[in-house]
Amino acid sequence: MKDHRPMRMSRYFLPVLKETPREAQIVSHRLMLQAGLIKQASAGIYSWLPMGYKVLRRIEQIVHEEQARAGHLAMLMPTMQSADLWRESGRYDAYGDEMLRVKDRGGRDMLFTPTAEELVTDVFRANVNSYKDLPLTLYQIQWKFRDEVRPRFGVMRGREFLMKDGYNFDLTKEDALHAYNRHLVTYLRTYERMGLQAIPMRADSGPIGGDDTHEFLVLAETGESEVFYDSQITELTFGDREIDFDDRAACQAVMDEFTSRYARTDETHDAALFAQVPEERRRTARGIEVGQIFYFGTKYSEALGATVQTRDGDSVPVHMGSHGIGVSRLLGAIIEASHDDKGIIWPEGVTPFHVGILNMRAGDAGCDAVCEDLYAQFQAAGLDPLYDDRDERAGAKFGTMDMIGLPWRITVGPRGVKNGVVELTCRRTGEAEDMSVSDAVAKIKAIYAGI
RNA sequence: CGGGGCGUAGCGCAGCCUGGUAGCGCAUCUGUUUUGGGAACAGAGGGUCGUAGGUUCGAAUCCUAUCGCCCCGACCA
Repeated sequence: MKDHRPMRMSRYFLPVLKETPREAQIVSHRLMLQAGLIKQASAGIYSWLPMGYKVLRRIEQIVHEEQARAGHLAMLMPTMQSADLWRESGRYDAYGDEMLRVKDRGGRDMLFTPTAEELVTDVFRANVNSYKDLPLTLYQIQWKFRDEVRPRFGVMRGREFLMKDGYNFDLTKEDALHAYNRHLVTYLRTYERMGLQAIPMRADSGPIGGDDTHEFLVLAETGESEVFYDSQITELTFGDREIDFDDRAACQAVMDEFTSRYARTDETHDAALFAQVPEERRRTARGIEVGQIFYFGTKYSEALGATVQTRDGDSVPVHMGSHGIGVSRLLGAIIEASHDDKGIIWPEGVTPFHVGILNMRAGDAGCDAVCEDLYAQFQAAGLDPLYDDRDERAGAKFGTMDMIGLPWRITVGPRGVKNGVVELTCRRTGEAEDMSVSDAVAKIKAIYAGI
């Protein structure tokens, strides 16, 4: 988080709303508006205000780090595409009104990217001709647009959304299924680092096409999908295990482990199969989809002529899959899964600031000095504090800090300063403890050392 | 895309039925007093009432059109 610098709230732009915005129906949307993370620009389209943008970048960073770990290569493709490639794949007419179509000044058909199979396949076919260049996985994190009939739930179902979309190119189906497994592993790690439990569930392939596909769902009461699962699945965690992404058996083992229990959405639910799960382990709940992986074989490589030469000199279409993570949607999902009646509770992995420093008496020489000291020490430790130095009432400051949901808060008041202590409070549990400045700094450093 | 609702100050709302030159709370600015869970008092600024037509002596209010946003459903990452 080297791009982050400590910040004084008096100089920050944090338009916290005291009243509930009228349009927000679900808790994550309401809290994102109230905490000053986003501002609606148009139906399903949002501006990301400084603190919301910070969380968005943090989520992107985690996605990038986990993709890099698996050897997947980041790139960036355009938001505006020519219709030509989509005519070549046959999807221009198939896609429907969700695709935003426009004409440029020359009358040429253009579209705002809803997904990039065609673009990435075009990059591939122009540059890769030999089996020796495989396997290859390219991905991007880019804004997409789908002209939803009825956008709602804030960033959970916007029209414009930030998405990680990755594409694997492999010589054989077996190779491509290894890529599929590899993605499952990276996704499990990614979500866990964000403080989420996302369960892979067998899914429908929809307009992308293909047979093998899993969706990743975060359990939340406000989820859009009804889900059915074996309670054993929620006991699985990825943890610190080291995975060699070139080890097919290891990746397959993770796939088997995380998909062997019954876990399906209402789209693919099979009541007869579900009935075989012991009754005490059957669960019905709601979930938010935060990612999906597909293997679709040669659908696009055949249509677009993405072929490679084999060792025998044959020309064969490559086996492909695509893999998505709803980056902007994840903010909503995280908040749905982590909040209380006072506001957001950010997991340490994605929090916009590591710790809040709350000066109870701005202007008091003793309090100011202790706050400045904390601020400097966190900065020196590479941590990113938010210092509430405003001349506000205590209640207003506590209210703001609770609303924006920083996981740790240090309260500095005249009473404590006199006794040489500050108060460290955990946002999630509300537990508070008085301790010296150096102990508070050490404790925060220790908490973030493992994240 | 079917059904419904709403556009009045930065935010949340009243006023509209029964036309008469716009109001409340919060927020903002000034001052004083306050100060460990969203302070009190005094004062101040801020709105061509979504837009365009029409009716009328006069329209936030009535009529027509149009744009935008929201909700339910169908659809979907």
